[in-house]
Amino acid sequence: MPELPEVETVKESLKQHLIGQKIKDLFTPYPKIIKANLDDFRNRILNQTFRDIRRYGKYLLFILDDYTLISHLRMEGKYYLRNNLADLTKHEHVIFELEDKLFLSYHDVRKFGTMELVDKGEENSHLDSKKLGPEANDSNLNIQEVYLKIHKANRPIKSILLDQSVVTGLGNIYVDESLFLSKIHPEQKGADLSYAQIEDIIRNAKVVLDKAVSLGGTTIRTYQSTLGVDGRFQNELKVHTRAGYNCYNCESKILKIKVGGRGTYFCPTCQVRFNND
DNA sequence: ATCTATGCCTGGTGGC
DNA sequence: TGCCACCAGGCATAGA
Repeated sequence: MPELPEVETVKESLKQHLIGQKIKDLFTPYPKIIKANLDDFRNRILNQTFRDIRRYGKYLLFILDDYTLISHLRMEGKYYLRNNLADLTKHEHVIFELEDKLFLSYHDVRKFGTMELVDKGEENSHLDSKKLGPEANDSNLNIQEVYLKIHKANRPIKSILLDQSVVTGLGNIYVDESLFLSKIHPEQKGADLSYAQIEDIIRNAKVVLDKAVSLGGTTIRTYQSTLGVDGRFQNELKVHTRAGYNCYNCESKILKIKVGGRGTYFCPTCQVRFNND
């Protein structure tokens, strides 16, 4: 599932091809991806040119002349560039016709992804309305603020880190990896954690995210970045997807449990739950 | 105010 | 082989 490193990878590869391209037409075989009135969306986006592509957390921001297209890939959304409409496959739901027989196509088997169009300059306030926290790999992240949010919460640290209003950019893969590096049990309550432990978790989250970005993200299950390029971080995973295999730090076998409804991998020896009563 | 449950979706998998 | 129940899960929303 695309998390911060995967979305960053998509952004960078799309930038190579889209900047300066004008949207000549729009096809929507499955319009529910677009979270607004379709006619209005279409009327506004036609003849707009891609000027820049940015990212905040897991959101992609396509900066056009007068609008910003905000795209979330959710579970398995991906963008393809095609040279022929005849090449389209079953799950391509929104297709932008560009110039020179080039098409930008949004592919999403589960149809969970979303697109919204806002006036240019409104993207920040639009994202503000989603109450997103700071990016988990932001070197200027205010640790004190994050500490206060985590320390007052009486839910598992795994659930807190998946909550994008605390920090944004982490998903199921990188939360598991960050907690392993921090030697914290995923079910440990936020309120149990000290300032130093939370600082350590945030530091490790940045280490994991930065390395994943540098390797083009993680390819497991169905994720591939644009143009069918695989990421390489899956070779670096310490716990995620490794249920039943030996921990790299000790002899224990990695376990898989459910935390807050999410499949969660951890080492029962390295990540011991502590009692803080 | 916090936290949990549900719905959105389809392909893959395992049981029979 | 075919059928079917179940699972994967980010986020918005409803409910406790």
